[in-house]
Amino acid sequence: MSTSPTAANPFPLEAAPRRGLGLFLRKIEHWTRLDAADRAALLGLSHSVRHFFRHATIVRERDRPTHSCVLLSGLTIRHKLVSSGARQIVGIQVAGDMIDLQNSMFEIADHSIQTLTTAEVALVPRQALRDLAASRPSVGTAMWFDTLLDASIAREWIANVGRRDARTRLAHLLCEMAVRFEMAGIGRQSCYELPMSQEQIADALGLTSVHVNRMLKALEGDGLIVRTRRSVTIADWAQLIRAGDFDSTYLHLEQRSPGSIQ
Amino acid sequence: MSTSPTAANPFPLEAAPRRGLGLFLRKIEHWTRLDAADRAALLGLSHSVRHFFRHATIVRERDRPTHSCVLLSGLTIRHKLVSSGARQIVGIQVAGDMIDLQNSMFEIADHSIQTLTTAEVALVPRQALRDLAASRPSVGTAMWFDTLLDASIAREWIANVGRRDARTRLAHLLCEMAVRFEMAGIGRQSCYELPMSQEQIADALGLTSVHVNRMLKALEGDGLIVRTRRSVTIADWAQLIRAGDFDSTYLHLEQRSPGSIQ
DNA sequence: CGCCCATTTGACAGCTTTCAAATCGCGTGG
DNA sequence: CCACGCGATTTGAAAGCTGTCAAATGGGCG
Repeated sequence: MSTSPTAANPFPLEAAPRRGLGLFLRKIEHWTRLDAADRAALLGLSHSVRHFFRHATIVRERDRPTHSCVLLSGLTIRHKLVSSGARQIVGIQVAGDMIDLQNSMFEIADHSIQTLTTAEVALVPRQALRDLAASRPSVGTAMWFDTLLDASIAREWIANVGRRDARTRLAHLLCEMAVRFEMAGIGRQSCYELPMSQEQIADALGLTSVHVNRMLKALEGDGLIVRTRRSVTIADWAQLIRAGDFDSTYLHLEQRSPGSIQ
Repeated sequence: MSTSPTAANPFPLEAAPRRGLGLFLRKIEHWTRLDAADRAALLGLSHSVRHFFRHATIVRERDRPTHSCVLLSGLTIRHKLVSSGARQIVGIQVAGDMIDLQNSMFEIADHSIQTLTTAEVALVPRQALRDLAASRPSVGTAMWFDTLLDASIAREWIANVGRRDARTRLAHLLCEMAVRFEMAGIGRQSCYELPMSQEQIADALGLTSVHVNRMLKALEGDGLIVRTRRSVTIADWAQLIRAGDFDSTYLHLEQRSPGSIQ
């Protein structure tokens, strides 16, 4: 994995995969500075690890969650249902992401969380997380940053669904997942497994599965990607980025500036 | 203003408008408990107040902001541009909201912020805010909650734009603004001023202004709202809520549970 | 009174959905 | 090893919601 941008790999990231909550630590240390005690407190957070099957529901809308979860491996989605019965996926989480901070801090879950693949999840009691934020403010700030990033991605999704046509939306999603997988240290950027059915992709993009199918074929026909089952190979990064109107600013890959956080 | 739900006013909130940063304090105390020292520290935050004209740009995408802002009065929007030149409004802020926490914590702004009306803004130096979060963890947690709410609203918008038809989207926005104005203590819920042109509403909903016009007329024709210039009177709350598939769970109006936060 | 911008209206085009039906992929069982 | 079954993917044709383009109308301000 290279550490400087190239045409083939415009969004490199140092490789430093870790186990357990360390994945989450690695992620938040990208923007915030933590000292040894902070790290120890985070890694020492009491938690239990639970395994979920594919398509399992981790949190259901309107639940009153008692734990916050960190995704250790696998892929999950957040989704909402609207009255017509249609479903909208409002976010995708990869290993190292907090998957229901959103829900666990408030009383009532405003969306559901499901696994796309088998997944390992670290369950942290709500109160333990809040206590940690209180006792180690730097960690609290770091988790806050994580929430800010989540919100930033959500805003980009609003723009994606609201103002881009189907082909562009799809290309944008493919770019985002490539970069996020790379950030999380899963798979290479130019070729990755996207364990989503076309119907799930459609639910993430506000389209129908039929149309997603057509657009996937269009992107493939234009030589931007190559598909074999559910693995995606990006054949032409520059073109796909252009096709997807993709600008990674919203992912805030920028390194923390020296001294930006105590 | 009543304090218990009624058919005409399903989302009451105790009235306690305050001046300056107190508005923000009032908002975040809805979910988190702050002690006197916390409050004093927040209210004592060094800041300057700046006035903006209508349609002024407060933060521009790709800026490197040096301050975080709290909106003291007026209305602002966040928006993004896509390559086709179209604009998507990804959020609306009312008095008491932090309007560019999102931008100011990261290095590079991922969206722009503009005023819809003349607006008063409290500018807080980035570092002061971070120092506050470090020295008063409860305040840090409270601001984190604010970000979580913002993210929750963004997710609802994704669902709104992605999976609801034009009429429903519009009704949903009208419901949301009614509740948020009421939460913020601005105007009554059943009748409020929405200082947005139909083009701006369109940009918020991922529609065209022409179609927004048609849908506004449809809602009015069906007797759900009455319009006079840009003020909206909700003639039939129950029906509008149904038409907009509106469920206020995502606004997390639930009061903090006793002892939920130290 | 007149200009300018926002709103309104109508006709038409187009992107996406809908509805089926056919095909494919793959795990299961014979 | 091959047949079967079931869900996912593909494909085609037609309908529909929303967008586009233009022109008319309306309202506020100088």
